[in-house]
Amino acid sequence: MDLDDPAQQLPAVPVGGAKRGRSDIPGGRRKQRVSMADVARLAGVSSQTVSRVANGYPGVIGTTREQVLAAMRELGYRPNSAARALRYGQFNTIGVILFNLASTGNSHTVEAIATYAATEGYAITLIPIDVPTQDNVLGAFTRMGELAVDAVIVIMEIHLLDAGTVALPPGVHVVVVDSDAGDRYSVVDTDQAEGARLAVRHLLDLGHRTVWHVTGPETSYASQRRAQAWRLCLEEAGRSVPAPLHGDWSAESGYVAGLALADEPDCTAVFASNDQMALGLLRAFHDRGRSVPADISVVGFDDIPDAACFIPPLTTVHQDFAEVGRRCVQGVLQQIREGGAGSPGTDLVPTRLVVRASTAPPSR
Amino acid sequence: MDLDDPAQQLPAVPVGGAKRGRSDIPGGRRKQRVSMADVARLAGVSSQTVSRVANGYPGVIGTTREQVLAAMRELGYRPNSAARALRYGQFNTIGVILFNLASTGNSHTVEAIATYAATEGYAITLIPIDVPTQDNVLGAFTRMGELAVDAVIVIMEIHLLDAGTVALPPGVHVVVVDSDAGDRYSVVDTDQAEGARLAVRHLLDLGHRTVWHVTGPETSYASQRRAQAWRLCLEEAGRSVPAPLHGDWSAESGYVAGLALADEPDCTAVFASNDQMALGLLRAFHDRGRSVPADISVVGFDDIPDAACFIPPLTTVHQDFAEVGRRCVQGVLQQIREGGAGSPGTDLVPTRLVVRASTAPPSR
DNA sequence: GACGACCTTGTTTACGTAAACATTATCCTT
DNA sequence: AAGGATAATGTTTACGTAAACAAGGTCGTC
Repeated sequence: MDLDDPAQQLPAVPVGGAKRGRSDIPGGRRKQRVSMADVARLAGVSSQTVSRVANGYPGVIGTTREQVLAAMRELGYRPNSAARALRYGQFNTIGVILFNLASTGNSHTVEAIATYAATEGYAITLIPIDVPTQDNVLGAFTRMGELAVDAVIVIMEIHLLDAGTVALPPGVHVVVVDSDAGDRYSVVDTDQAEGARLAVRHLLDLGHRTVWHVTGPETSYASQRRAQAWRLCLEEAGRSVPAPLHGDWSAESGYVAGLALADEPDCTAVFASNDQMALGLLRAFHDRGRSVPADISVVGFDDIPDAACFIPPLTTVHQDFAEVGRRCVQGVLQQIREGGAGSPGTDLVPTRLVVRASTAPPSR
Repeated sequence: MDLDDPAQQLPAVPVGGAKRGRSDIPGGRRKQRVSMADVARLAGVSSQTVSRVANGYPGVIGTTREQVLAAMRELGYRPNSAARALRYGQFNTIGVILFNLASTGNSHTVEAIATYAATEGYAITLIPIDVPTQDNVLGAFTRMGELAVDAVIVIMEIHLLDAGTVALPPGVHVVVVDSDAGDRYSVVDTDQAEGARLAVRHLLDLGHRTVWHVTGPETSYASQRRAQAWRLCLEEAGRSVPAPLHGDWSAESGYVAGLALADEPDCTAVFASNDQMALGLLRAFHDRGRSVPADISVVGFDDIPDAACFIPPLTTVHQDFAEVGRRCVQGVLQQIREGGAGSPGTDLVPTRLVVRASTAPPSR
């Protein structure tokens, strides 16, 4: 209790000056964080005892514990996680690097990650990359390295990573989503190929001679995988493979593709690489007077909630974003707990086909 | 900070064997962290000199600086933000509490917040609340208090907060989005009332006798404001006010509302409280053979990217989510820098009407 | 040539927490 | 009742960083 060391005298005027312009605002001296030492002083115990109470250790007698708790309440004590992190060397925080939060899939995945991480006692730190240049990606990793995170989940078109010049800092636990870097990192992803196969097979089974395809942006690994599976599936069935049309995920690009497809007399079935582009297709076909599904069948990918209210309601491939998020968190937590890097490999989350009203047998 | 940050050059580290290497210390914890002391030892200087180099302070002679930088590179030094935070008393992190990340508006807002915060050197820590009970909200604030965040942005239906039992911990810088707590907190929000007025006036100006309305969930403040403004606008124009229909933001609920409205012979114009529900309306009217906009005009709210590809393309109220996010960050940063609590008040971000093809003069 | 101004680098210290170790109080056993 | 085991609490220290202060060195000026 003889805390008459110089530290005790600081509360009066905390080194007025320096750069940070805080300090004596009449309204609040609250910027002074309450530390364990403050609680200890009020409770008449050592700060170590406060620590024990705070962490629920046994070996603190009831009366003492009560005093400490009372002092905590009175002062409004909150543990300082910076000090805690410094002490323990970990932060209970997972960093998430991603390119585009506003996209349907990513926001769902992030939400699932955040929710599941929360149940495990981890918080999420978000670092967005506005433009996916190598510099920006590198900068994000640098920031993550400096930031207090125990692990990193990367959600993005990962070609940049694969280029080799951009590597994750060694010693950082990492799980990657939407990537083919499975040979080097632990990867979690929707089973894009299976999903695309489901879509194509569904259309072929309905009797369509072949299936046209509208891709996502070339830089997208997911788009590539879907396109690849589409092609393979057609080839396996011995069907002709029409030249794919290229979109950029937006409904607008789907509309443009749709206008082109509407002029193809042979085209009776289209598989769009996501639901937004499928929406564009529907509008284009509507504008050109081609009826869906009577004249042309359309299948999307993602199963966004709106898809059920498209005109007509869209047949699409359902992605389980929540499961992807969960497995990401599980993956990094396992790495953290085991202390090693994640074993490379790809963990595929299954998809399922949701049949609605945009598909039907061809009319001839 | 410095663009010539040595840390950026380190990725050349051989990753090859890293993954097998686990922790080479048997049973020991991974503690690989390179500290300033390590760098100092290698460079043959004091750790303070390393600190000066790392922070770009002047007063370090060229040769010494070079030695230090070389040592940093060799060891792969990264500053430890926990220690930094402990030292400075701040983390350069903004906490974001939100209820539903996957909703269109929120994900855009969060992305804008994260992006803008990044340019200011702040990272974002996300705490989602899966079910908005008072307990969960309180828990989130507690977690935030323990996490070392410098400020908090709250994005949610904020009625719970207003209930009084849930209050933000005093002394935390906070900005609230989508709330009417402007008398107590600093609030940033889209100008819901103006947006709704734009929508209603547009329809009245086209010649519609009155405008029907599909609301969002009752718990949503934004929905309430839009409904309120809709009602007021009609009353001011001396028009009759039809009973509003209640949705829950989902396209499905809009569809249900649309089926009901399709049977109202007087109904020639509908204002939906968001674009998703407007989509549901479009489908319902299509299913019932009521042509949009010939028979019924529809206006939405949000201007999601897909709205331009609805059938027909949707007239809607554009929200500037990026601006909302920017002002949130500006608000908390100002509080952090000035050290005070934010001045209560509401900062409204303007909207604008985007006229597309879902509105037209009434046919009779 | 001596003194001081200035420039560069080193040393001490504090930030808040908690493990490791040290000390005192308490109770049980023989 | 002495001895020792055990329980309760206190003291020291380290975590990584950087401000404050101290010390050594260089140079210019008179």
